[in-house]
Amino acid sequence: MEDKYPGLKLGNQLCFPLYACSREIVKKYKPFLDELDLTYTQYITMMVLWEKEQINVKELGECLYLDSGTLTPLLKKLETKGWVTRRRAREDERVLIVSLTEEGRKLRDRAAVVPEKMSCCVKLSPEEARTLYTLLYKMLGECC
Amino acid sequence: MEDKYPGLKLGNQLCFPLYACSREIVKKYKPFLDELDLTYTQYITMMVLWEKEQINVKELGECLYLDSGTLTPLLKKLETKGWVTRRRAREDERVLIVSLTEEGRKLRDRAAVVPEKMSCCVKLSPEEARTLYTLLYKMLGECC
DNA sequence: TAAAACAAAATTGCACACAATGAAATTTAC
DNA sequence: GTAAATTTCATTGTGTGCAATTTTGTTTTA
Repeated sequence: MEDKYPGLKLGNQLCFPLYACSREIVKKYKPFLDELDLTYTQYITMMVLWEKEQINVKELGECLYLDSGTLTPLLKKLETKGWVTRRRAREDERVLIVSLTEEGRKLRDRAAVVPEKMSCCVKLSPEEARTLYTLLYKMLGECC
Repeated sequence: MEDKYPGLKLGNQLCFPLYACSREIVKKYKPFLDELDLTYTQYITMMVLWEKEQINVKELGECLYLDSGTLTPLLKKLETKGWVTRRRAREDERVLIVSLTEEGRKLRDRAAVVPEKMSCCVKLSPEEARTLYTLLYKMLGECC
């Protein structure tokens, strides 16, 4: 009776610790990101822009595994804060190009401490972290 | 210039693939859970109840890493669907006890196929899956 | 070349998550 | 014995996520 459906036990799920862990880590980021007036999703969006300077919504969505339903309002907020600009591509008016502003670039310097601060809260060895990283990207690449 | 802050590159983050992977897998569940009229969060809640038959909100929140702000409306929905009942504990009126109904128990039989169906979409070897599972619980336990 | 097909964002609606606050019951400290 | 602190759940407000649809623009095709 107890184990009629072992696959339905929370402790036998791979997805559940993934889901819980993801949320717990994002929560850990909050105090550091609050200081920058960024949410986690806004943070990873800025991360893409710090690397690429400008990108369109479609490509950004592919980078972050997010769609326009999430990105459109988020990018408007980042625009309001003055960190990005949004404009249509001249050669194809359907495409919206998001660009980093000078203010957005400055934010990067302030954000530089976040990864260090976070690193002390991940208690895995460098090797374990690398293994985890590899397995996650394997799942992300092959299954999703 | 390019690598002024390597810690701020998306590709150097451990959190990002965790976050993306979690959402992608939950998305994979959707078609199967739709057939049961369950969301993913409702599904893991029912999973706890299928194991324990009854539990109070506080303990449920500890199991799932969720708080009452998420659970209260979710449990009301599960009650509306007829799968759980909600009542206060007589010995301590602050405590709300959630119990599985007969209908909720029946749902378990229909849900039994979900883990099988999902397993074909995780492309990790059993050993890799076990490693991932262990590392995730290590993070969840020690860091969060 | 006009209509149909396609593509990219935006919009809408629903369901979380979660911080912050509130309300009610219980426990603790004096 | 009661005021203060604590505990438990509910409520509120903000910000995602995402499916489905709409709008606008571009490309293809008959």
